[in-house]
Amino acid sequence: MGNGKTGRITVRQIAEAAGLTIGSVSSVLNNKHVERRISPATVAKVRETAARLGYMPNINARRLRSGAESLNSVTLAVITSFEAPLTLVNHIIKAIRKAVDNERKNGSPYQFTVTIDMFNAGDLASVPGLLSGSHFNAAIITNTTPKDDHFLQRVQLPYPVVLVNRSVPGYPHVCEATDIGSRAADILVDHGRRKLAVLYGQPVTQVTHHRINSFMRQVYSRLGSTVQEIVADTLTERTAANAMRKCLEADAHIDGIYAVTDGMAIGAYHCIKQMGMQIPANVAVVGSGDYGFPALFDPPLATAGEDSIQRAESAVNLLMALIHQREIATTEIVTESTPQLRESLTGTRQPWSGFN
Amino acid sequence: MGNGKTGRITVRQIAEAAGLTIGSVSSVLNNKHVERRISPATVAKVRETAARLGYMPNINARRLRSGAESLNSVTLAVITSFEAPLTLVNHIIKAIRKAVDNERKNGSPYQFTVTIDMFNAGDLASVPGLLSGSHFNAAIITNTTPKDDHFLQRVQLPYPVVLVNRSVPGYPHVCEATDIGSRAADILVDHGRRKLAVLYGQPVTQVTHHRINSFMRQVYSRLGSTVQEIVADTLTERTAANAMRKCLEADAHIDGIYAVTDGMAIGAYHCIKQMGMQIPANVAVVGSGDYGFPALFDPPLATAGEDSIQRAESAVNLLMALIHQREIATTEIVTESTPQLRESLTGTRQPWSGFN
DNA sequence: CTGAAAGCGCTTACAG
DNA sequence: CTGAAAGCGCTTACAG
Repeated sequence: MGNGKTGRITVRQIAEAAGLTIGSVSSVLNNKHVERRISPATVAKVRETAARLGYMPNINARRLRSGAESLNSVTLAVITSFEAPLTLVNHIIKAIRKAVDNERKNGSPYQFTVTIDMFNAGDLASVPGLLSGSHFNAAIITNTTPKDDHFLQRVQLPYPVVLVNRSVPGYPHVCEATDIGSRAADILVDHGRRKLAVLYGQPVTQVTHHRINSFMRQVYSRLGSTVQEIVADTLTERTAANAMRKCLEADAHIDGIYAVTDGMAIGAYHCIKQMGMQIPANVAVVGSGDYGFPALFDPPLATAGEDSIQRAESAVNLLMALIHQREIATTEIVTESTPQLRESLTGTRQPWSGFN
Repeated sequence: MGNGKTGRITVRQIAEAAGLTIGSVSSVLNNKHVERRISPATVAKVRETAARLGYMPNINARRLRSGAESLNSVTLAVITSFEAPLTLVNHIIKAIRKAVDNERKNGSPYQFTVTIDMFNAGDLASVPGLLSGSHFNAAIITNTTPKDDHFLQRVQLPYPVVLVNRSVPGYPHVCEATDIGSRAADILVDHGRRKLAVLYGQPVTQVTHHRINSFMRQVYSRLGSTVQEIVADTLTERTAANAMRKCLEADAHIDGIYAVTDGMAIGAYHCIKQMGMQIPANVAVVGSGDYGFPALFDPPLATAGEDSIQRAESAVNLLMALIHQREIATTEIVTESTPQLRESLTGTRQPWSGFN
């Protein structure tokens, strides 16, 4: 079986095996046998042969052939590293869905298809169709590692691309401010914390690098002291909790922590509570608000600023503008946000503040 | 501009507008102008014309033409309601990624593409290609409403499909046990709770219906008493918190709650704490463990059983088996799980129990 | 350096 | 009831 090249069965091979023409085969396969008045015997033979040979239609050929629909079709890819939490990706998918609904309401001629491509951290280059543009018409790329960023810088992608929370020369992008970390430092210091630590996981991405650095710089500038670095092996909550525990067991004097991602913050919360300490009485915790959902935390997590949802929407809007070749004020967007002083820092309960 | 049917520009139209052949246009558009030794003037003209006309390549045609790759390509769709939390979808996507990696390692000839299709609750029928099979080769469908389930029952989809947590005659599916709710009832009653409530959101899906019903039946069977129903307007955490508040303000005697989804449980936690009550001292909470991530909760959430990840993996494995026409023991899988007695029920702290 | 042509796999009029 | 043929948009040998 097979066509000699890949083993994939085609309608032509079914037709040959069944002693029919491809037109009849196709009609049966599309359940058009009634209107085409195909004989029951032929229908049965086609179905049996297709099943026996393990026929799987070529979607690209089908869509190409189905005229108008095919012409309208635009494929958007969301490309993310497999290791990263899917929270940000969820925001992007929801933002796409929203934008696509808008397009339809405004009479856009396009029919959008959304695909998800995940790559192993550092292996962005392996995403099918990335260089050739043969798999999608436009892409949002996020959660890349420095190696991936470097790869992007060397190549040029032949379709509209928007990076989220990554800045690479030549690519439109939507990023948070690079001094988010310094705001975390400010609010911790302003609330009387003096022995500060930063909790982050590996690998350190571009955005976490900025968070960490601006935090450390600002702490030094405000207090003249250095920051203890607590480094988790991976980006998971579990390793964050483990790293925290090791640190707190060795040095109980830390009174304020900046957890550079909300995943890290969950680990920190878990560990601090398990060790019988109080947030913020013993240790204040400030996060980055990247999950966009403070109600997950008890006490509600103070953040250096929350803009994940806004960032996702900006990125999608920018991509749509690029696709439609609309006038664009800037292709380098920085989302703004202000620190959220919640109970994990202030100790003051704010009723019903957990939902945004 | 346009081809007169949909307005979509093709290489042919670029060629006409630029006074060239489509071969030259295609070569430039694919950055093959160096090896094809196209003159710089032609390159510039093609690029200018393509940009001016707003050319967007037809991905289906591209993939079809790119021979071998196209032949191998299999498109998997994850189809979910827009309203549902994306947590379960995340598990499915991760499970697909895992399965696809395995396929590759085992020398599968297929190259998989994953698409996400979201529909408004009740409007599954509007998913492009759902009936014709023109958009994907196989699908996992989840988070459907009863209306969607009814629609599925009336039609027949011409490709392999696996439903997750929905049972519709004629479709392979992977579901949790239908008596999960009774286990929640058992552990609450076993821990001395007598005034029980169930918290759920709308719309009530097939699986939540079973959770609610088996909970209420079992409570009646164990205690002879009825269950107070707390109904949130939607499936969001916020409306869950609001519904909880209204209920607790009216009747402070409830001492045990079954939150049928983890989203509902987050809302319940938030409300209970905001009202100054203790979990479980005043109110015990039991969830369904559908987020698959108890570390999100403080105190750790007791559940009637956790199997979201396992369910996602079973569903993907079943779909892969259907695609490959492997021998299948059963197409109706029920995932098993046992209740997790955590602090939100027992009040007993179990160190480092939050991560699974 | 460029043009004319074949053909990817499929569906659908159309002719019998 | 069935067969032969056109053609979706694209890429890529091939001939000049």
